[in-house]
Amino acid sequence: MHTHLIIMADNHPYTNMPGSHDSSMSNAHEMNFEVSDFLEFSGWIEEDPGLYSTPESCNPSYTTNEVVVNSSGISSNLYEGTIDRNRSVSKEKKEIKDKVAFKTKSEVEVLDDGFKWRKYGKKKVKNSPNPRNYYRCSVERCPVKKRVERDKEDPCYVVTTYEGIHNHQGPHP
DNA sequence: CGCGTTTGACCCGCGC
DNA sequence: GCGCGGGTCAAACGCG
Repeated sequence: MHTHLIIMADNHPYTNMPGSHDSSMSNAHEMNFEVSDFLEFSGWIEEDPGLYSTPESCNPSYTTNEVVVNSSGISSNLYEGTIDRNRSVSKEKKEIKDKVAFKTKSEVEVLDDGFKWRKYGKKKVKNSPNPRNYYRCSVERCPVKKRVERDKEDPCYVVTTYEGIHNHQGPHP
């Protein structure tokens, strides 16, 4: 079960975006993705949240009608380091990238996005009554993580944030 | 038994 | 240094 999404994310400055000019921008604005499609999507488009309230009725269990990702909510750099046995993180961090969040109107928090996830943590978020859940892709050595939390001031929305790129296709090794 | 979840402890960075 | 917030670990537990 998938739902259509209109995804806009920024993480890279405008200048780095694929086709940072009007034509491709507007095209991008009209693109629809399946969740799993998006996970493989490597381009980034700056967005104006106001533009994407596109009620899109999908299957009854959930519908996605808005995507919210912006520079204020998400930091633009993601780093990965190696962790040794003592839990200390090596100094040489290298930049990976791809971090995207989107908001989904949904009763269920974990949408089936085509990958298998294993939960590894849960935290209370300050100023929010709702906890945040942390998931990792089940595939061995796949670095992808996601976190899911219910929107603090609109509990019918769920905010999902993905980070990293799958080093494999689909849920199976 | 194998794999996923739960949950408190732990780590780390940051601001004071 | 200390406390806080966010992120992760891992032992215990649950379930097919």
